[in-house]
Amino acid sequence: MSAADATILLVDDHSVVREGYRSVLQKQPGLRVVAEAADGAEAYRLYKSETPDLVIIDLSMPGIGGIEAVRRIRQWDKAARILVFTMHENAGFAVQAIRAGARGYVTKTSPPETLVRAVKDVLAGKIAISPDIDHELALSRISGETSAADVLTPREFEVLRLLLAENTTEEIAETLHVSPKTVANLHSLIKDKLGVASDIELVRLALRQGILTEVDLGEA
Amino acid sequence: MSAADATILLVDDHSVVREGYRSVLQKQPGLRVVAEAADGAEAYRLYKSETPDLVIIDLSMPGIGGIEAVRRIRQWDKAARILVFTMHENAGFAVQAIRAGARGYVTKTSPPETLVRAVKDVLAGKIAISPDIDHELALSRISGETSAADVLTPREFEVLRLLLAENTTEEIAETLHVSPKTVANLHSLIKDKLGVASDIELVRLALRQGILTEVDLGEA
DNA sequence: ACCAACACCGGGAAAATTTCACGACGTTGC
DNA sequence: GCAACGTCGTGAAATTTTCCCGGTGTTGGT
Repeated sequence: MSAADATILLVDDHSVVREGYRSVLQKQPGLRVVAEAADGAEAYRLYKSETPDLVIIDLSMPGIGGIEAVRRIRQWDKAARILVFTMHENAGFAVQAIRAGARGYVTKTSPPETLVRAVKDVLAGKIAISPDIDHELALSRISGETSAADVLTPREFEVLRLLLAENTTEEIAETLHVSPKTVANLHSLIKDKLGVASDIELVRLALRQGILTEVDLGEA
Repeated sequence: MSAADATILLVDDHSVVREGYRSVLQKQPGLRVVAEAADGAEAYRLYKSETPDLVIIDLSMPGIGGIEAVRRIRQWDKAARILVFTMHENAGFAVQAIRAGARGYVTKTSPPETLVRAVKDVLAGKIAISPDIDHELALSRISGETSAADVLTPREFEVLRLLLAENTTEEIAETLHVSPKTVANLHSLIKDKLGVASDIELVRLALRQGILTEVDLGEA
């Protein structure tokens, strides 16, 4: 490893998965994994102490999610290069991630070459999106349906995600370090923006748009 | 690698994740990954042709899911040793997987040692379950989830169905020829009986129990 | 540099709702 | 007969939702 190697921070709550990234990336010359984090808060801390050239981050993680972590890192360093690598094959998430400041969005079903390609593209200053998501985005452009991701701000989307994860207003306020009042206000605003009157409709809409998937549901 | 190595089939739809397993397992003497599959059907085919000593399989995959794959493999070979390795930290899935014939259930949040331990245990003929799921199982044993159809009176169940069909309190009152107040009272009582605090949890529970199915959701 | 637009945070107060306590009525089953 | 329960509803308190407001910080255009 030379001094000119690009440094990378890996963020994923599954340690064996991090091992996978590491294994794939280490085969590439010029790349060096310098740190790993298992959740968003830790990622933020490590970014500040290590200031790596690139962050590769998952979305669904305990505590603050990946989107929120992206937002915070970019707030701290506007030049941060962040590549989202996630299981969610969903245009909405991609839109939100890019809006929050990510420079790339690659799904975990992609072959390793796609990840490597995206890493290099992002390091070169380009925006990298995996082909399946490109396709999804094209489709949603065609159908013209206004999705949650389109009308919600990153913060609102994050609150929505936490609401769907069956947290209470107080727990969410705690997680995001804001007052419960703010969460309640956002909850109300979200419903307004999405044009639903009740929480029940809200969940149904989230299911239709793939923000909440059936596998997230909990015990059978 | 000696002829006495235990042979392993890896099944996961994320290639980079398979790379992670492989990397962790290859550090262990006596273990050899001989095949990889990206979905349930391929796993079944490969099992029949390779008859490995152990299968490590994910649950959420395209096509036939992991549970179904477990069932088929066990149907073909009653002695098959299958270890489920998944992101779902969920007692219900674990129960289903074990019932389908899996000999182990480990979550992806577990450290690599736990996976390695489980692999050895299953190869030794034991049943291996990661600590977090053990805990979940203990909890769910204590407070089993109340089945909606069980504890609700017919009238309450009917109101629940109408609530899920995204009707307002007033519309339901109209439909049932009762006062909106009664519907509101029942709504509250239903949540109480089912042990949920919010409407969001209510919908989730209904989905889990099949009262509301995803096909009811309306247009995409 | 300036301004407009917007995201974000939360207080205050009105409006709506949820929840609780309490009856009333009818049916069922012992 | 009567105890238990489902059903329906009222009133009042408790809580939540909603709306309106001001403040801050950032972004983008002129």
